[in-house]
Amino acid sequence: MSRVLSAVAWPYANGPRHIGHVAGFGVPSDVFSRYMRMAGHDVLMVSGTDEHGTPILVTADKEGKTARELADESNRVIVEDLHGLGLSYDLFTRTTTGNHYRVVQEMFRTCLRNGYMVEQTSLSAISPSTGRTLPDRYIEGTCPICKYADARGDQCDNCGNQLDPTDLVDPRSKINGETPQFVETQHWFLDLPAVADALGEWLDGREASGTWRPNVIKFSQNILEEIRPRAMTRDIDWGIPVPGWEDQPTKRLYVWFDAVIGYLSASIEWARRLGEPEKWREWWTDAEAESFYFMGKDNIVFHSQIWPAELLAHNGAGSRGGEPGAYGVLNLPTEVVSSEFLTFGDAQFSTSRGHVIYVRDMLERYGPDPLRYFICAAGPETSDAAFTWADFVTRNNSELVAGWGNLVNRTATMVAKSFGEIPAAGPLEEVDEAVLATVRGGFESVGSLVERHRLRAAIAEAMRVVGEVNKYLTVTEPYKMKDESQRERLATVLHVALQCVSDCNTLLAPFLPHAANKVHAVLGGEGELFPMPRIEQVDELEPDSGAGLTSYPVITGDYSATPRWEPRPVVVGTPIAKPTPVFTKLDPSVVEEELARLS
RNA sequence: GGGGCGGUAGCUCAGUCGGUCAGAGCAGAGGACUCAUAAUCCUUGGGUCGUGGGUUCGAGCCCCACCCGCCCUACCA
Repeated sequence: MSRVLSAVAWPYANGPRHIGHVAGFGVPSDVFSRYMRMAGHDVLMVSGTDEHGTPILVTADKEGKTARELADESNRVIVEDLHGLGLSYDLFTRTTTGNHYRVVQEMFRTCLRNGYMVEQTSLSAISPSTGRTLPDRYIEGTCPICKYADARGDQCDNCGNQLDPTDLVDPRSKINGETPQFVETQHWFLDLPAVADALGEWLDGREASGTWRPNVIKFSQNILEEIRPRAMTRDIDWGIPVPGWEDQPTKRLYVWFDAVIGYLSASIEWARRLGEPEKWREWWTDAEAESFYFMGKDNIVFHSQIWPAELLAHNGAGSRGGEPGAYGVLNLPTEVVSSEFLTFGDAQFSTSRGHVIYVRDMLERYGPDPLRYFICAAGPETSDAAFTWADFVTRNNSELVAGWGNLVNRTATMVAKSFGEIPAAGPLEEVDEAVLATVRGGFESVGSLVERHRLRAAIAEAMRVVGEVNKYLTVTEPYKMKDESQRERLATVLHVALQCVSDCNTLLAPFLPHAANKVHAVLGGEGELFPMPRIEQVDELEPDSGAGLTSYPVITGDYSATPRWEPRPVVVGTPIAKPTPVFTKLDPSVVEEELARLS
């Protein structure tokens, strides 16, 4: 039994999330967390919505809302979507809470005191009308090299040369077309070179563990070579105030400085709401505790460089030395688990072009588990993977429905017809022992794959076991045992089959928790065997410290009753009624319907 | 431009230390069966493992070059 922190990437609150997002961080982290709880670990799974930064301001302006309003709306939608998917967060909160503000400011002060925050002046683009920092991404102009008219501030798409926004001829804001001003501005920079050696050591150690995906560790080591100080403040009026710069309300902490601290602040908030305000330390300052960070590949740099750098600076563990702050020596990530991208057909998801599938729509039309199944079985685990509606329907119909759902259905139907309850088994034959051993073996084989974040292989292995049980029924032919003289053998086979179905259901529960509870009911069980998260409206803990929240929805849950990752004997005599199908077969026409929605 | 990943049967992909590694699932074909959401079970198909070199007794797996696709390139979350 060990402490496991599941640190799940924070969805950005500038609109609803599409299925590519939850394929990257959501489903993989939940499968892992559910499994680890079943395996007996003490899991703390935290996340929340990331609500600061320029894009929210831009979107809010465009939609005629305040940033606060947009963040509130997006937060609610995202909370509902993630809850609908059954993601079992201990706490899913947000970055505009007073608790988060205070933790971030404490982190900043400690990094500053330890000497890892250095003040520098740099030339940066400002939007004259708002006074806000204009990120390079939002600046366009004519390329000074090839004269391409729509070069970006960071690079010319036409000639490929790297640019600085100040190089552009006739620069203009992509947001409103105005000409940006380039002004000298002061900011706090995180002295990344001062922690570079410590980062390198940490990464080498992680590489030696052999657990990280090769591309993640390589990429992380590569970006270490060109490490430079990085600004942690911005000229912006939406964000966390900079300690010591209270007299400069237009300067705030950079969104990424605060967002990654969310893992810590959410853990603290969870402990406070639990009434045991120090309990978070068990996951953060105990050297034995492990932490797993889940995200899409675009976030690797923030989790393998920026966040560990902040932790090292806070711990006083860089070349400038220092003392840990009030939180003590905080653990660096055990593993950065990054997914690649889920593409939609042969192109990336694109909200602006309408080339997108929202989580909400998916849940409404098909429910959570078919999507969870698809993501686990065919998701972007180690390379980009394509979602197509045709593939989705095929996976659902031929694997979920025909493979697993049908096994549940045929077994329960036979038991209901012949006995009406779970029969006692007579003497076991070799074929019975064999199938039971196969299913028992699944706990080891599936479990070790999930532990290594190999969900595609894990769910395939679970489905292979399901296939073995289907084969068992074909071989033993219980449906032919109509004579009274075969009654005992019939009872034995159906008992064994039911036991296998029950255990397969346990094997599949981390992947398909909703279905697992339905199957549990089909097998005569009551209530929710596999605990599900709930949405709860909570009061802001520190209304005076944050961004004006008074109450907000969180995802939380009590997962203490999670069943163990092991076979669980079925109870003889449990009534079994004729079942209704657990999974729904999809008509192939949904492919056409869905494609038609896009246009 | 720099860095990374990938290019294996019609489709989606496995292939850890180089030597039963040429595989799985789906689709297709044939057969069996009928308890089940026309589900299930069995059999089957042969793809010069992107291209061209090289190392080796032996290479999808190592090296070099090239072609193609994708991602990242840091104040875009």
